[in-house]
Amino acid sequence: MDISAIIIYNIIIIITLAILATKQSCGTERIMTKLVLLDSNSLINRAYYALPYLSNKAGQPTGGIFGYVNMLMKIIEQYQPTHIVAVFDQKAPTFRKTMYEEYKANRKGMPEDLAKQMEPMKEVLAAMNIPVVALDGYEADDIIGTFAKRYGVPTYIVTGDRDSLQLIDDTTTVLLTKKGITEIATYDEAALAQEGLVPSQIIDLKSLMGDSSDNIPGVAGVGEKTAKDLLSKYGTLDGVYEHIDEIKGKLKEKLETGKDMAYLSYKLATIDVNVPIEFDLDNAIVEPWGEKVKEKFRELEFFKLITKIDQNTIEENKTEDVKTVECEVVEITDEQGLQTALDDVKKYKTMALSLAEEVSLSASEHRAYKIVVCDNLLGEGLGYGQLLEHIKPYLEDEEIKKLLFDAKSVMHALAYEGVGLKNYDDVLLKAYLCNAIKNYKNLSELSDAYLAKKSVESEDIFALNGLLDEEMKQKGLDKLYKEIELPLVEVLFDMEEQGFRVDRKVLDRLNQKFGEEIDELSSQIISLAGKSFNINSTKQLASVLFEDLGLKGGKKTKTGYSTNSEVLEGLRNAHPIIPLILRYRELTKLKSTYLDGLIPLIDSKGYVHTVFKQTVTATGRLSSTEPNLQNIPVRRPEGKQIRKMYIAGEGNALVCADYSQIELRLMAHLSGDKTMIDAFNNGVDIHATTASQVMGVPLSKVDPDMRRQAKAVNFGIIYGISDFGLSNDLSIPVWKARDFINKYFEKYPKVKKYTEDCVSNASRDGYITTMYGRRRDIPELSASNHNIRSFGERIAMNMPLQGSASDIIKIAMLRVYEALKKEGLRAKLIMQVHDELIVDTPLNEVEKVQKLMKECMENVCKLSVKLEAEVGVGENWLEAK
DNA sequence: TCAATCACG
DNA sequence: ACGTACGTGATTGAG
Repeated sequence: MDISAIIIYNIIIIITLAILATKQSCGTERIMTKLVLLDSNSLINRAYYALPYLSNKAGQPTGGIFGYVNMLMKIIEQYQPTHIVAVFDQKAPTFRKTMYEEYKANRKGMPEDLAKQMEPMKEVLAAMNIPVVALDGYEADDIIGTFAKRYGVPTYIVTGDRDSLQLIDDTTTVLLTKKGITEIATYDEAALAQEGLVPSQIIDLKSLMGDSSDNIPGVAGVGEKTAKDLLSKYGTLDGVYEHIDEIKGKLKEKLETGKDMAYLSYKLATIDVNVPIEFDLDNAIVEPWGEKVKEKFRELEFFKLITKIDQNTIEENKTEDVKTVECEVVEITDEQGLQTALDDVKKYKTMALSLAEEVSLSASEHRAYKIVVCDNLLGEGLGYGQLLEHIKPYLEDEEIKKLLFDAKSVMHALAYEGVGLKNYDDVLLKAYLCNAIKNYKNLSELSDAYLAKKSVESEDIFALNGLLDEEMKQKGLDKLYKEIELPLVEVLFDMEEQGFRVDRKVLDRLNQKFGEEIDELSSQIISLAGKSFNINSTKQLASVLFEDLGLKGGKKTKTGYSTNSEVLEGLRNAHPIIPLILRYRELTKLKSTYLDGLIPLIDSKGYVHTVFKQTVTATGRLSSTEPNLQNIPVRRPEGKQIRKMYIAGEGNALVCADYSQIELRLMAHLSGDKTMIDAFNNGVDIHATTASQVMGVPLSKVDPDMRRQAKAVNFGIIYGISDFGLSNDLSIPVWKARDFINKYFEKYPKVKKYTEDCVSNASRDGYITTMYGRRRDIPELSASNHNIRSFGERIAMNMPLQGSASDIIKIAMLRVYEALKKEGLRAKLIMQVHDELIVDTPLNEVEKVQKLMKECMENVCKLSVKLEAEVGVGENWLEAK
């Protein structure tokens, strides 16, 4: 083959490919019409009966509309129609309706609560730009049939009525709602054939068996089975009567008597596909739902559906943004390049910055500067220090807004180089407030979720920031962000940087002491067991206890026998090895986690610097890591020793203040229960009071065990009470726990009401909020699994308490931080443990700080019960508490 | 990486 | 009939 031949050959291939490509693109770009016809009366009717009674605050019943809209959203999601028409029956009498009245009187009028929903339903559809079609003298069925046959486009009829199955053909599919409205069965010719029928036979079938819901009489005494049998033999109604002589006995009689009825039914069941109605299909083109729809939903209080629309919008935006925003990426390797970037920043007064794997900076979403950072002097690019030196004035400039992901960690990175940070926004924090149950670990995860792209260029932060601002506004979170969470970043940063001083001597002494005892215990355990094994391995331990030693262990299982302390405690007296194991467990836990684990985290000055996570918990609490200083032991004597290691700074004391019963107080306030409010305002022992109330004895007769039980009930209330949970905790029968709960709710009726309201509101909305508007979605509430749903209910009861308490202590932290600063004190806030704050305080400031903390904490907000904070001072954490 | 355990509020 | 208390993080062993 010579060269020209090769060229020609290649040209041919290219041309062929080009033609194929053109065809391909034509094929995919031509929009396939997909028409959805909604049998609206049928659907809203089904929805009305399928759902419990729903109404909005104004008393407008909404159940039917809710079900209809829900189903519509499902259809849109699943079938992505290009056109939708909502068809309604018209009130005016029709030929078929007149006949109804003649032959069947059992048609109940539409219930008033349903009738009241028809107009609003049409308004909702109008807001969705879905045309509402109805015609005097015709039923929805007829119009639907006419449209289905007229346009010849792929058509989906959505209905709860089997009547419409007769309309099925090669372009028409029927989506039949089942079991209320939650499920949809798809019927096409094949699906119908499975039932042994062709579409036209639906009419024959109905004329024989009738349909009480549609008031079609049929032949008396002929049901579905007989009717199907007949049709399988004779094909049609006419066929049946043509061969009437072949039929014997009672059935023949019935058919003969019912012949008129059968033919009348045939007319009734036949859908008119030639309705004289003008309709331009272009009017039915699907349009995205806008603010109008949301407004309607707000009116009807379909908050869950608003969230759903927003999520869909966000998803749509994903692809749009990827396509529409064009971004130029400029690589920066020297100071001159950096200067052009900073000129941009100066111009836009904004700077998005990402310090992840790559350093990326942008001033608008149209241009990102990727900065090549070199870690040695020889490499090409800017040095890290050199870079920050140049950016520093902009980072510290109050006038320039910095857009960041995880501002606190950026702040640490900058502080390390002596650079400050002013005027920043944090997209991670915003994303957390919008969706507290998600955990975005880095910028690419977040941009993947919102923008459907994984690149981590800083310009993405602009788009994210915009979307999140909008979402926060819609979810009412802007104030929480601006006034609590964002300002808290600096406070937490400062606490982390400050650190908590550790007494190394105490640590080493304890480590030695625990180590010696552990050694002794382990050798005793091994000798009692009669063989060497790893006591830390639950698997091996279980086998030693329950097989070798033959202890009656079957108590608990999951992936084997449980050996947790609850089980072991129950076996304490069963074998001398058990108490040793319990002691071993206790000491190894303390040693490995709180002593050995701590050592590598202590800095050169003897301080540990925890990292507070502001965006991980679902309730709004902080969490603490590396080390976790929020779970330092305190309950048992050995643990208390560990607490002694945490000490005040040189020449300082620790001032510690904790809220007393904040969650129960919030329950009293939020529920408005008089008895509980009074109890708190009279300053009584709340657990003892509860014991006296629930057990019906005078306060003076409450013994410690009764108090203990009442305390457990109070905790149960906070956690979202369940009889099983309480019975487990108190080791009492479920019925007794049930009885406690009932008594409790009798004495605190508003608490009962409140918990119920939490659950019903959350079920309605799909989320629940705290006093300050913090929000937690509870998808568990719509689970079909009972356990999961119950879990959702407990979350709904717990979140307003735990979450509001978190809001309150966060505000207290801001106030304490500000007050210390304003008073010019050297004392520093260093710790928060959910309801407790610790300030490392120079001795001469102790008194002031005590007062200041109590003031700040108790006056966060005015509730119907007093917020009380108990303050203590000491040179170590144990003493101060 | 997951399950079990246990430390805290 | 179902089978769990709410919220975290660190360590360990096992797959």
